[in-house]
Amino acid sequence: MFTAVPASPSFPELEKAILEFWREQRIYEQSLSRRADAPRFIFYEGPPTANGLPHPGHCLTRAIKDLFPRYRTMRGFLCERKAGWDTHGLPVEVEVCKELGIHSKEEIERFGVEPFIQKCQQSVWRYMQEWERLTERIGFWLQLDDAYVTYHQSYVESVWWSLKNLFERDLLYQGHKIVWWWAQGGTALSSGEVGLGYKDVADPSIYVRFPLRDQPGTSLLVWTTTPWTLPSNQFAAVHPELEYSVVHDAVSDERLILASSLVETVATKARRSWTVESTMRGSELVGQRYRPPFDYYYREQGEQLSRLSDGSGTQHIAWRVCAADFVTIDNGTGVVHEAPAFGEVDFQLLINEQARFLPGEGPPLICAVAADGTFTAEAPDYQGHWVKDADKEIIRELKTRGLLLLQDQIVHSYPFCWRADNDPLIQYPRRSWFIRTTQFRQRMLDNNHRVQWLPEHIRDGRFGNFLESNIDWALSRERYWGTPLPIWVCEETGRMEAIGSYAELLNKPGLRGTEVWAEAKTKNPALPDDLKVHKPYIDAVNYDSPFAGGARMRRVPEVIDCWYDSGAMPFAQWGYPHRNFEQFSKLFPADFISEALDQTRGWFYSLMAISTMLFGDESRQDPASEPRPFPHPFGTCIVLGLMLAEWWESKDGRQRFLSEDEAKQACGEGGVVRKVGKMSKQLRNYRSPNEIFDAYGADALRWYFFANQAPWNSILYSERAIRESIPEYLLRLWNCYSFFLIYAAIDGFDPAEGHPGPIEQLNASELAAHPDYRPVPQRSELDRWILGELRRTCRNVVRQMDAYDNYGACSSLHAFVDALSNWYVRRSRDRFWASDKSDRGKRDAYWTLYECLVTLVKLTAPFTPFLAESLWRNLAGTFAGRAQASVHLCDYPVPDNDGFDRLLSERMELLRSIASLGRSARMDNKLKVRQPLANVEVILSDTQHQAWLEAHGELLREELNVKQIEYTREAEKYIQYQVQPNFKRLGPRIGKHLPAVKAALLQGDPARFMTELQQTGLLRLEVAGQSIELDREDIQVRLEARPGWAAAQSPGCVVVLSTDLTPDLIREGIAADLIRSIQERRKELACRYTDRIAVGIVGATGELTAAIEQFRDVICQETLAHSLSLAPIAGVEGSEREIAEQSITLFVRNVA
RNA sequence: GGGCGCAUAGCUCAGUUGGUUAGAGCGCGUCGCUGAUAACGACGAGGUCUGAAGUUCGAAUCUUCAUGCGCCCA
Repeated sequence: MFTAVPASPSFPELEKAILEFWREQRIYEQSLSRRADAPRFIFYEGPPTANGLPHPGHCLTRAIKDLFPRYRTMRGFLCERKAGWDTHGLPVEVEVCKELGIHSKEEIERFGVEPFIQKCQQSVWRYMQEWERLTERIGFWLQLDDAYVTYHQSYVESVWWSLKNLFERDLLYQGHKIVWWWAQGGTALSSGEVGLGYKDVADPSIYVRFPLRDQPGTSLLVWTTTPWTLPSNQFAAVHPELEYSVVHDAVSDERLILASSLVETVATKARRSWTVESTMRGSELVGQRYRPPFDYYYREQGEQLSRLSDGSGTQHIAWRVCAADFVTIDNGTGVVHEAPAFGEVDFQLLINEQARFLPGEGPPLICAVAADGTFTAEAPDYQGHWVKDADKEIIRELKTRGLLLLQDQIVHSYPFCWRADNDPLIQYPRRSWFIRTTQFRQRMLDNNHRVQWLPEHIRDGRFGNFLESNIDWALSRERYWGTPLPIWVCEETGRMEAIGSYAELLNKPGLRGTEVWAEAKTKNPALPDDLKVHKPYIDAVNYDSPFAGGARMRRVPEVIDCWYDSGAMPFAQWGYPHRNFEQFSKLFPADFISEALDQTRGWFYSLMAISTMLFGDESRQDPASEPRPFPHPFGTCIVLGLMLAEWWESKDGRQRFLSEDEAKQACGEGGVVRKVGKMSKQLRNYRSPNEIFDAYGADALRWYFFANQAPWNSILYSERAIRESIPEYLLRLWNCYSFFLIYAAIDGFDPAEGHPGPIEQLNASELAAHPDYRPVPQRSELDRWILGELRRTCRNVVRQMDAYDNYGACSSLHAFVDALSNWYVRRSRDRFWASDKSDRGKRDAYWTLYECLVTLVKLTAPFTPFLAESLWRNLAGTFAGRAQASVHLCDYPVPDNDGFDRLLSERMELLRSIASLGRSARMDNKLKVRQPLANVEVILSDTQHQAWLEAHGELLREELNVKQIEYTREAEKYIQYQVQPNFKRLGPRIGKHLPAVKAALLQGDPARFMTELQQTGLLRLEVAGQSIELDREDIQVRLEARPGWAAAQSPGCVVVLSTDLTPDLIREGIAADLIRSIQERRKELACRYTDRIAVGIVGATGELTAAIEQFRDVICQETLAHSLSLAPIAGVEGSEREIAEQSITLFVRNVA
């Protein structure tokens, strides 16, 4: 038998019990072992960092990452889900620094790199428990106890292997990278950190003359806000497509060159009046040589000619005009001063210039500034001066030398160090290691082209564009807590080699330095062994150089970008190729990954770049990096939208609330403003996921995520909307279930009793073995219909989920629950309530509803795993061990094309719409549904289903509470027709004559059209001198009720009510009213469903008395009354009621 | 500044290859139903489909431009 359940359950409570059940029975493990030999569905977990608290956005990623693996497992695939943790990187160091109260690298070194990285290692697990709790609580089945961890030795060694592979293919090189540099702290800042420190400041804005070498008296006019970069000037840049002017200044008798569109602005600012002498395109200026403001480098290199790489001759290496697309006319002069050392695009310009010359002969990078932000001896006039302080001196010097046209100030936002907000950042070149990803640009594009991106536009849009504009990956970081770059340099020759594993290192000749780790471990045996491949221990390890006798090989100091770590996870999670060679081959590439949009240039890129370089090079023979067919390392990627917070503020913005009610209580109705925006830890504008779980449960949250929008749209983390998924879906499903249980208990329906078995999945063919289970074709229309809808839902959901369309699948499920609840159950109530337990129709109804429920539970299991499990355990539990213990061990319902009767589905839909119109007509005429009516007329524009409707009138009669339904053909009395063209059909055929046809049809006599059509099957129209023939399909007939009838209409159907009430009908209505009143009283008295009662009525007169007498049997039957008298019942409290405009006293006694 | 995306009812969102009364849920209002009841049904109000121009017999849908917002990158 089934267990009784409460009408309104606490979902959070129920979920906790399910979690317990899953843990105890190891359901996840069982779900895998069931599929041990099945084909794989491969999922990769993008590693989160456990050193920050999980927030609502992570709930979304974790929910989506659970949904598809769960679904595929039920569909018969083996889907293992190995967890992973991203543990390296600057954020970890920053956390530790905060804890220690220090900032700079200097302070870290003073504190000691060794204790520092030990602290980092401990810090990465700070919020591990919260993450594990969230993961479990939201129902994300993930193999947490076998997680990959990016700082583990085996992981680091995999990364080393891959870097060695790249190094040996000459894909790793050293170069310069322009970084945002905190000179005082001696460190580069990540873009995130730079973003934290923007301030509005006033900087100098100066216009400087760069005199042309070959045109005395003419200068380029250059604008800059960083005078201190002028000593390091190397080029001037113009936009090749822009127009430039040569202007003459009559006062100074000089000529200046600047962008034409800026002449007026600059002249006004400088209070000069200029006349334009000639104009030219920027491209015509390219190659002109000029004299830079400072000659520190120009002295030596100004006349240097070098050979061009295209063999076309020689050119001066610097101090000439170059073309650059990044030049704009938004401000300045359209001529840009280039000091490549101090800007990323400027540096790129230098790289491009270098490439124009033969290797080694191009312009070198010049930089007159030291890493501490002061000038070097190369600019002796300013040596030792802090660059920003030197601005004034430089401006003075320019003025003295007559190079300064105009000095001004500009207020703009400029980044400062977020840890020392008086220290401005500067852009500065640092030696850095790069990966030649640009060599693989086309391969990555090919690879990308094969990936199924959801949404699709990511492929050619955001991600594709990013690949198109690929630049070499700046890999190294001058930090402490990260995977050490495994390159050892010969101290004598500078030659290098890469090391692929710790063992390889240990085998090197003349090895020294491992004792540093050994001693640390002796001193503190608790140190994790993984630390030995980290700084500073690894730095101490050195060995004999193979390149120079007596020299040592020492490691470079850098660690690597932690994005490389995460992108290496497809192989590094297995320690490949040092370990698990087979495992990797089986589990590469992934079928499915998912993260949010912000990972496009993060994880998605690092995965694809590394995979393409290692496993996408068809010239490779190496068995460990054998080329694989694209796409890899992932086939499908769902790119999730960002999650936004919703909160309320008082009008003055001072008070902040997380719910509208709270806000209104505190500030009054009108004093509240709704806000939608980014989630912010500082604003605390969102509720913690735990509060949501406790209040509404994980299924409510999951359903909200899956069912409310396509996953790539940005999603609002709205408490109200999450709460609403309960009544919208969860509770409706629960209601169908609890309805079934109530009646099954009353009638003792138990599918397990007498079932001969075997039974495991509770699917139709297994249930059919029960002798009481009738073949579906023998059951009633309603049963056949809902089972048809069920089959259709299975088919749709499977089709949608195979296409990763969770949103569509949820709509299908929602529609089915609606059909089940609002039509099948409602229209079957009488059958369930029937007193004859062996009634065939009643038994069929049980079997039908039971089958619907168990199938629906399986369908919804990946979406709402807790609710599904709870229902399954009860519905299948009656088979006591014969059926699967968990719904998640079941097979997903198979699409069955035969079981769906399209015609029946269409007809039922029409019937439901007629019912709906009938109710609507009743409402308009204030005729309560309880009042029976004599008859309704139904007029259909399309009569093809009419015969069927006539034959199945019972449902409609009940639903509308009428005695008779008539389908009228000659309906002119009630309605008029409107004939319109079928636009979709006629459009392609008659094109621009359509408006004329439409007019002709609307103006003509619809009745005549209908007759003509019925007689000849065709309709002839004269339009624009042409004869046009229309058949039945070419037109649409609309119906309209004539005024004066109690009618409701849709375009194809009109329902007209008979409003005449006979005394019989009125008395029947009164009886129905009385029944409802007695039922209400039963409920107040807490009668059980089957309790018998005695009823007494006092105060009834006239029609009411007549109604009671006439319908005495019906009343007793419906209310389970064994007696009904017109007198009070002794010892029972009377209850005042209003029936048929009479006040009566109702006495009800439970006599069970 | 560049790239990508989004803009439809008070709110959250659907809207198939362009087809002529633009939908759903919630909220609001009115009414109903009442042994599934924290459920359910009906009706109503609420839309210049961000704006402009174009293509077309026909545009929420296609094109161009503009505006606003978001993300990423500068």
